[in-house]
Amino acid sequence: MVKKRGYHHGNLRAALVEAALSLIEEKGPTGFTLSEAAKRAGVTPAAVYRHFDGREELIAEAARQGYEIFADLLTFAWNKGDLTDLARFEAISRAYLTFARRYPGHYVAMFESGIQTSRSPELAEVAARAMGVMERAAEQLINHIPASRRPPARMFSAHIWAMSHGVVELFARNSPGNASPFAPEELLESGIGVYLRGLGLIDPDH
Amino acid sequence: MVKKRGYHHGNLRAALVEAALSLIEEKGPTGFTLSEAAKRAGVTPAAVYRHFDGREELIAEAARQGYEIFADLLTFAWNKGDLTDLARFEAISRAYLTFARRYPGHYVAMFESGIQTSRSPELAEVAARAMGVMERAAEQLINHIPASRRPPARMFSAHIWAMSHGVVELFARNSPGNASPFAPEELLESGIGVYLRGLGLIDPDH
DNA sequence: TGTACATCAGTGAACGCGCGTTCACTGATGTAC
DNA sequence: TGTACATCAGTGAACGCGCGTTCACTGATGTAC
Repeated sequence: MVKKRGYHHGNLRAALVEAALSLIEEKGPTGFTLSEAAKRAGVTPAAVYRHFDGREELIAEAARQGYEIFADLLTFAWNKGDLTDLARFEAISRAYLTFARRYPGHYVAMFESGIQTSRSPELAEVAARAMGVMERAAEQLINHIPASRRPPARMFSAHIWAMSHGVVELFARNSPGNASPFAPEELLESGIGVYLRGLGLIDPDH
Repeated sequence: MVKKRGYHHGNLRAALVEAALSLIEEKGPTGFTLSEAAKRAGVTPAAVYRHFDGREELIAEAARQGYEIFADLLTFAWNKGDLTDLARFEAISRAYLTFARRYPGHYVAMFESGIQTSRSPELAEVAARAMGVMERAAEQLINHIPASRRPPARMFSAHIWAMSHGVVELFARNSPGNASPFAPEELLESGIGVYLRGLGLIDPDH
């Protein structure tokens, strides 16, 4: 279904998603309304129903696109250059924060809007794809640890995800932690560094 | 219906906060409305204005009480028994998750409702008190590390906070990560364990 | 003690507002012939 | 080619709803004497 320019609005569906994203970014998931998104796209609220079943589906589409971009960014970081497994893993961690910073509307739609990834097969699938990249990176890196003291790969990636998400939520926004004297990037990189040292993946003398 | 019959309702202020908390817990910060909270307390919406300036102030009070309980729980964990600094620190980490689990309404009001701790001096003060407990615990524990390779205490506590918050948000709720095969407690304890090992605070052979 | 009065927590009606959603319609665009 | 018609994206009015907030009021409780 390729949309052609010049038919009435031309590309309303995309314009609505964009308007929704900028609204979510500015006012949080609570501040988003279908009517306001329609207004920003220069269109009547009723027009939205030509492209989406309603308010929720518009947010879900924003989240879906977010997971897609997210998965692509992580994959790109993972495939980049001729690096060690460790360096590639660290590139992925950095990509996480980069994504949250560059696509704040998507990030909020994905993680703070209350939409469930299980609400549609497409959403579940693309979310699983993104998680899959992180888990594969974790699995590959973890093989450098002797099997006897190696944690499950999914646990490893859950730890990294939790710390990354925590840093984004607490220190990269107007949250209780925003008084911290450390930049989010610094915080995340050092935190993951300590963690990887704890697993024996980084030389303790570094 | 065992209602305290004091002066009219008797204890409306507390009843409103309780109603707000249960609403936030059930429907998220978005689902909370002043009218519905009043209804649950068995009272007209207008009655709310005898006790609060409006909707926002009611949420702020819920958050304030949350920080108070939070600070008390952390302090209690910190003062408990005759433990090593390490064991006390781990008790505090566990208390974090316990708080999030036992007081989900408070937790959401504090961290997901969008209220700023800077909105009132009382709120800022009690939030600072809670953070202070965590930072003091971090400072004390970190003194076991040789000064040359010791990270700043506030960075240390920020890392722990971020991982704790991340685990709560991603794995202790209906979030994208809820498909994880690990219990939040297990995830947090193991994650912090690895991290502390990375700092040399736990013997690597353990 | 009883009575008169003051206090003030909660009522009930009303408000203006923006929300999501519906519906019959319009008119620009695409297409068959 | 031009024309007639079908398609369908977006309009504009309307809806019922619940929201937060205001206001004059009521009537139970507290208190002074």
